[in-house]
Amino acid sequence: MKQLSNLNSDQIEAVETLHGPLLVIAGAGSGKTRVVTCRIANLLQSGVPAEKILGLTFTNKAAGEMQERVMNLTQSRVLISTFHSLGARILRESITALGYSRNFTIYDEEDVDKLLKTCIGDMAIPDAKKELKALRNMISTAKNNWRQPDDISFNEMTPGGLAFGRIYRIYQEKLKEYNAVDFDDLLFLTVRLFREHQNIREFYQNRWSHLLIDEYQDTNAVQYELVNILVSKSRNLCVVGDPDQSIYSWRGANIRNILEFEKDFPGAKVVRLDRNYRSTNNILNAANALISLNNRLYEKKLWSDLGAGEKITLCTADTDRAEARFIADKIEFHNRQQGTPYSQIVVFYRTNAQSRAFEDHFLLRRIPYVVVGGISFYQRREIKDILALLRMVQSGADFISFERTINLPKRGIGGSTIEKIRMGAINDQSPILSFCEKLVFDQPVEQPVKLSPKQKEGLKDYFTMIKELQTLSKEVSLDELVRQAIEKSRYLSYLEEEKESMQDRKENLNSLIAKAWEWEKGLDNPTLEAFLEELSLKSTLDETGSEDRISLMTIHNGKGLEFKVAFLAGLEEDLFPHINSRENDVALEEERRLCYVGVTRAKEHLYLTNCKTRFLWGVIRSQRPSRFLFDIPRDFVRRVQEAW
DNA sequence: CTGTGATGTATTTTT
DNA sequence: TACATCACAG
Repeated sequence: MKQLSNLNSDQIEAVETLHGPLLVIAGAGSGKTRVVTCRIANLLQSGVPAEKILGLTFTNKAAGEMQERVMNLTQSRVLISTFHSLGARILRESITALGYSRNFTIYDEEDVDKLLKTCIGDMAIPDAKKELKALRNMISTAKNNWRQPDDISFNEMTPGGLAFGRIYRIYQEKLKEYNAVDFDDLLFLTVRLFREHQNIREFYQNRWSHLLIDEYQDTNAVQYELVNILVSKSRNLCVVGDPDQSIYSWRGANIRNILEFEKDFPGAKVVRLDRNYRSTNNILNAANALISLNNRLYEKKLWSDLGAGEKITLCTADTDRAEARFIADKIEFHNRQQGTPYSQIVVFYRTNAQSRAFEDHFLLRRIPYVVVGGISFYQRREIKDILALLRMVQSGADFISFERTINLPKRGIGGSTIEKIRMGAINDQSPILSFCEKLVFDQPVEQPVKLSPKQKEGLKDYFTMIKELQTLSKEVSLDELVRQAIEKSRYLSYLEEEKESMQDRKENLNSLIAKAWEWEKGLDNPTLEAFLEELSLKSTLDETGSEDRISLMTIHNGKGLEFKVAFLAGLEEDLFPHINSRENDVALEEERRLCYVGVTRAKEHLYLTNCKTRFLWGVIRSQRPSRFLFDIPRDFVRRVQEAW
C-alpha cells in the first residue's frame, strides 16, 4: 500500500494490527490522524465492509475531519460519530423499549436548570441558586458514573441538605413525562437499553465488528461501559489516546480507562508514537520539561527532526491591555513580515472571559478574528425561543418548551397561570399540548383551570398556531417551516420591543433559516426531529471556514489542532493554574496537562504571556506569574517585557 | 400580569 | 462588569 511508505515503524505496526485489542499511545503531533485513517483503509482493503466499522470521537469537528480523510483516502463512507450522536442515533431507533417515544427532545443545560427548578419548587431551600448548580453537577456525575436514582443511598445529601436520591428520581421521572432526555442520558439511557434488553444489545453488537475510539483518555465510566458492551463479542477494539492530554476529568473522564486498558483487554497490543511531526525542538523540550513534573505511568519524550527552531518568547506585560497589544503587534509582525496567514495563528486562554480584552483590541487594530466556542449560536435567546417553538411542534409533551414559548409574544399568561396549567396537566395525566387543547375547547378535564377570557383567547391562539405548524411540517421544506414559525408566532413584533439588539437578533434568525436550508439540501429525508437533534448536538454554527482570520479559543477547544504561531495568554497564578485547583494536586496535574496541550499546539513560534495586573471581576488585581512559567528551563526561552 | 429599577452576586474548562 | 433575580408599582 502506497500510504505505508510514509509511515514510521511504530505507525506501521499500529496500522497493520487490524484485529484484537490495540492501544495506541499517541503523543501530541505524532501523526495520529494519519495512523487512524490508514488503519481504516487497511481494514477496508482486508475485506471488512465499511458499514461494519465504527469510529467514535468527542467532538463533531474531529468526527467530520476524520470521516472526510477516510473518504479521500478510500472513497468509502465509514460511520465516524461523536459518542453523543451515536447515543442519540441508537435511542431514536430503540428508545421505545424504555417507555419514551422516538420524538424525544434533547435538553441543554438551560432547560435542565428550568426543569430542576420545578423539581425542587415546593421544597424549602436556603440558597436556591447554588443548590441548583450543585444538583445539576451531582446528577451529571451520577449519570456519568452509571448510578441510577435507586443506587443513591437515603442519606446522600445535597449541599443544601436535600435528599439527593429523591430529587434525582423526580427529575428523571419528569424528563420522561416531558418526553425529553438530557445530554448525559444520550449515553446513560443507551447503556441502560443495552443492559435491560438482550435482543437490542445483540443487535448493536452485531452491527459493528471493528471499533475505533479517539481521545480514549477522556472517556468516562458510561462511555467505557458502552464501548465494552459493543466490542464484547468481536474484541476488535482500537483505542487511541494520550494520558498526558487528559483534560476532562471534571466532566467525569476517567484516566484509568486508558491506563488499565491492558488489564481490561488481556493480550492487547500496545504501540507508542512519540516521534513528533509538528513542532521544533525548543517547543517540544519545553513541553517535555513541563509534563515531566506530573506523575505518569506511560512516560514519553517527544522529539522531532525539525531542528531547534526559534526560542519560546516569554512576555510579561504590565496590564491585560498591554498583553493584548503585545500579541496584536506580534500577530502583525508574523502576518506582514513573515507572510503567515491569520488562519495559522491562534490565541489560547484558560477562561472564556479573557477573550473580551483581545476582541476589543483586535477590533481596534482591524485584525480579523473568530472566537471559537464561547457563547454558542444556539444558546442565543431568540434562537432558543424559535427552537422551543419547533420542539412543541415536534413533541407536544415538552413542558419546558411550552413554558418558554406560551407567552411569546405576550398572551397574558404569566408565571402563576403557567403553574396552574402545569398542575392541571399533571392531574389530568395529559401531555401539555393535549391538555391545552382540552382547555381551549372546553372539554372535560380532571381538575378545571380558571382562565380569564383574554388568557383563554391567548391559549387558543397559541394552540392553533402549533397545530398549523404541525400540519405545515409535513408539507413544506424545513427552512420554510422555520420561516413560518417566526412568522406565525409574530416573533418579530415581540423583538421590536428591544431596540438595540433587535437587528442582531433578526440576523441571527435569518442565519437559522439559512442553516435549515443548507442542512436539508444535502439529505434525502430531512425531518424536523433530525434537524433539532443536529442543532442540540452541535455547539457552534459552522463558520464559513474559508476566511483568513485569527482564532481565539480556550485551550480545551484547541485540543487536536495545530498552528504555526500560538499565543498562550494569562499565565498567572489563580488564573492558570486556575484558582479552583489550588491545594489540589490531582487538579493541578490536570492544569499542567492543559498547559502541555496548549504548548504542543505550536509548530514554529510559541509565545507565553502573563500580566502584572489584570482587570477581573470589575476590579484591578495584581497577579503573580504562573508556576508553569518557572517549570520551563531557561535554555528554551527568551524574555521580553511590555509596559503599558 | 407586566414593566421597572434596584440589588446582589458570580466567572473553569464542554459533548 | 454584567447578568439574573427580586420587589414593587401600575
